[in-house]
Amino acid sequence: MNFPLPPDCPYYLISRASLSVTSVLRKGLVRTGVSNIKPAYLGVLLSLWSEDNLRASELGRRAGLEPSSMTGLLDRMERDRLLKRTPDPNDRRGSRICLTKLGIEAEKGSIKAVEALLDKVFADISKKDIETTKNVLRKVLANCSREDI
Amino acid sequence: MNFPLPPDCPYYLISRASLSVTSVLRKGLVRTGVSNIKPAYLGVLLSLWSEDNLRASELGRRAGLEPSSMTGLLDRMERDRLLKRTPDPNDRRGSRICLTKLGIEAEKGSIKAVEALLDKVFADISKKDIETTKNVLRKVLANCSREDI
DNA sequence: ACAATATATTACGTATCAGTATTATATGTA
DNA sequence: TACATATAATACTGATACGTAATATATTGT
Repeated sequence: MNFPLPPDCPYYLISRASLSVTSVLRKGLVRTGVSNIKPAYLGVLLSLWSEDNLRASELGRRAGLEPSSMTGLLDRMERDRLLKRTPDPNDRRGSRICLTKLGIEAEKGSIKAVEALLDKVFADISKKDIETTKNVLRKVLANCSREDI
Repeated sequence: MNFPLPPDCPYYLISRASLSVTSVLRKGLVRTGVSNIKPAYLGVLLSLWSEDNLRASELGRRAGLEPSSMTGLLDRMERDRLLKRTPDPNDRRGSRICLTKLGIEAEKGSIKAVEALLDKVFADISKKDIETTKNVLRKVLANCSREDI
């Protein structure tokens, strides 16, 4: 693969798309009045909405974040009153992450808002091309996880 | 679009792919001995290798970065001796960004290293699917830039 | 029971990028 | 020329996420 100038480079496109979509979500959530939910919170919230009371490390696995990244993220989410850490009686090494009432209620408004925003972000793109893109990105992630890279 | 759990969500895949590929590039460059070039530098370096002596704002446009993001980036690249700011005689508000000898020489090793790494990252993916993905991401970027989003 | 090992969490530093405000300089117009 | 507006660059702050290392607790093998 020859090394194309930025706008044709797949790495450039992936990084810019990530930043741009994040920016759209951040602004869109604020505009909808869901100002206490940042895009980075969504992975954790989605996991907790389907299953509460998980460990930080398990949440990190599901959201694709390193354990060391979880500390600050959970700090910010706890600061924003979306969840709280409670001691795990069975394993005193760690704690359990529980949604607060605010965190539970956040599901209603934010899912609709995020769905609407993602609809706009992926507007005028065929289902087939979106599926192809998802499969390519999954393969990229798998390639990046290979030992011999 | 219903809101899928992270591994099926296109936004999740885009953000994870961006972080993973960046990580592969960062580690790969260090492993190849190109330790003074960070992935974030590549957009600026690619522009300067094809045309030196640009303004910070013009470099930002070509690399897709906000002016405010350029300050810190150029600071780090100047600290790493890849470029230097020189006063613009025609416009004393700004400066011109010039590659140092080190920055010019960096082209040789790093382009080969990055090409090899991106080959691994996109291994076993058909040209056609990569083209589809690039077009989808271009459309996503265009959608994100719309006024009415 | 004790030592070795494994795991969970946190602390700290660094990199990256956006948003806002500020300052300095250019440029256009009355 | 004087003033208003536009532009370039930076400072500062905050958000996000990684890597390394330290610490605390569990688990396992002997």
